[in-house]
Amino acid sequence: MSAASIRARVRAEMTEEIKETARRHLAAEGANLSLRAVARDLGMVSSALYRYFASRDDLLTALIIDAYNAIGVEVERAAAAADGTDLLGRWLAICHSVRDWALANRHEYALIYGSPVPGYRAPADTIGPASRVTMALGALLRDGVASGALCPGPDEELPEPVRGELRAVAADAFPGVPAAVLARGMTAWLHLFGTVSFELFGQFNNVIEDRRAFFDDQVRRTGRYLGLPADAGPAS
Amino acid sequence: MSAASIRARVRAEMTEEIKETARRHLAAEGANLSLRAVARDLGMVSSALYRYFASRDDLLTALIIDAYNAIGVEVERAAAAADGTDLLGRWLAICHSVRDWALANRHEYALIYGSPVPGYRAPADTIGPASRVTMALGALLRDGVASGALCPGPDEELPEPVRGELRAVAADAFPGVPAAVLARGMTAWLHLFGTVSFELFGQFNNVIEDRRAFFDDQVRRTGRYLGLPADAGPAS
DNA sequence: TGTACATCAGTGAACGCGCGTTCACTGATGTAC
DNA sequence: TGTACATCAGTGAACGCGCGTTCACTGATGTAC
Repeated sequence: MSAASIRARVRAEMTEEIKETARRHLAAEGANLSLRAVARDLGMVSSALYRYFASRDDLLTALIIDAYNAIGVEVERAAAAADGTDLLGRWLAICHSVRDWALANRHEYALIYGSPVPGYRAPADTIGPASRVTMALGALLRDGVASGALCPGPDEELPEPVRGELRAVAADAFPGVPAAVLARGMTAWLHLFGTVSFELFGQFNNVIEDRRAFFDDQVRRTGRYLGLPADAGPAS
Repeated sequence: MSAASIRARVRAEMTEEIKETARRHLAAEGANLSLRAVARDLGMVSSALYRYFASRDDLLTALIIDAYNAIGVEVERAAAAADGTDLLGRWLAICHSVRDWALANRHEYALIYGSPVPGYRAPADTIGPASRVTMALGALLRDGVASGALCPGPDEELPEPVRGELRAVAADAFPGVPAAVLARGMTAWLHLFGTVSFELFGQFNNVIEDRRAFFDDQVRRTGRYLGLPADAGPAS
């Protein structure tokens, strides 16, 4: 290995170490991420971080992209591991993988799905990674439609502006999925993230205790609402 | 009016003025609310605020309570204004009032339904105001059950830990509502807030443009899922 | 293989700013006799 | 009705701390001949 590539590798490792420390700080302080505190933790002087990130916002952006990719990988893995013919099981696996990742990485979840960080504007690089979870859901809808399990209700159910927009979205990202099925999918998708967010953000405190069981029941409901066959799901 | 009560009234007005200024700052800076900036805006010295609020957290708490009450009032008004026999219409009215209030008061919405403010722990006084919206939904479920529109699926659908917990919740806050109906209601409720949060927090950017129409379609879906009669809803 | 030079990570001081909270104080407004 | 006193809103200085970012620098590591 050439000397140059050793240097590159050390640099990459240091970059990773900075991000890991920043993630830990995110957990302690929420999105009020402090460059100086991160540097302190690493035993460096704060200005040294500028060798790796041009600004605090750049570091935040890197964390956001990493978070989208991390949850994306998790969801893709869960979807791939599910029995190909058991669409409800796949839906449940996707949902639980979102929740599990969110619980294990609460502050990264808040970073990407919570209230926007004040003063921070996400650059375009975040769009790709952000769509991985959506794509996994899209594949499920596609397979459901292809297998005939998801029968599209008549398109007429959708009022016009919505139908047109959903058709455009489907054409972009979910080829072959009728607008009405996509609308149903978005209901399930919004419910999924609403539930995870409410659990994480404390809205279930003193109301729901067995949150995993509650969540499982809830997403089984939306799975049935979607039209996925209700039997043969794996035990919760 | 006695001199003392004049003083009390001036004090109440000043307190209100501080909160209003703080709300404006919330809009500009998110939850990073700065006492000094609020004082500056009011032409006061920062220490003067301590005559009105014992600390920054106290001011935040007051804003949170106000926000819960404000959205609660809005939802109660919308529910009361709806035709008593048109349950789907009432559901839609409730949903739109949540969304309208959230859009008009984005940062107060984020304060109560978004990621928790780092370092802030909500005191118990927030619980009462926080439940007003839930209560409006509970009343809808109760009326639906009483009118026979919401027929409870057999309780057996619910796995045990969930059924027990929902029964306890129903006994507390939704008397007469079977656990299975409550579970369905929570699906709709979680979807509602998930949808509003995603719209506000930017997840619909470049995806959905006519957001009101999309929202209306979505909550009509959950209204139908709840079992509310689909006809006679007011035009969107 | 050895030397001159370029690259680059990390330092340390500084700039200019922000913050929440405390404290002794002034002066106006209210209260009691 | 007038006067002595108490209450209370708001001041201004200070404490002790934090922050992001820039800049000239040192010294080690790598590169080219």
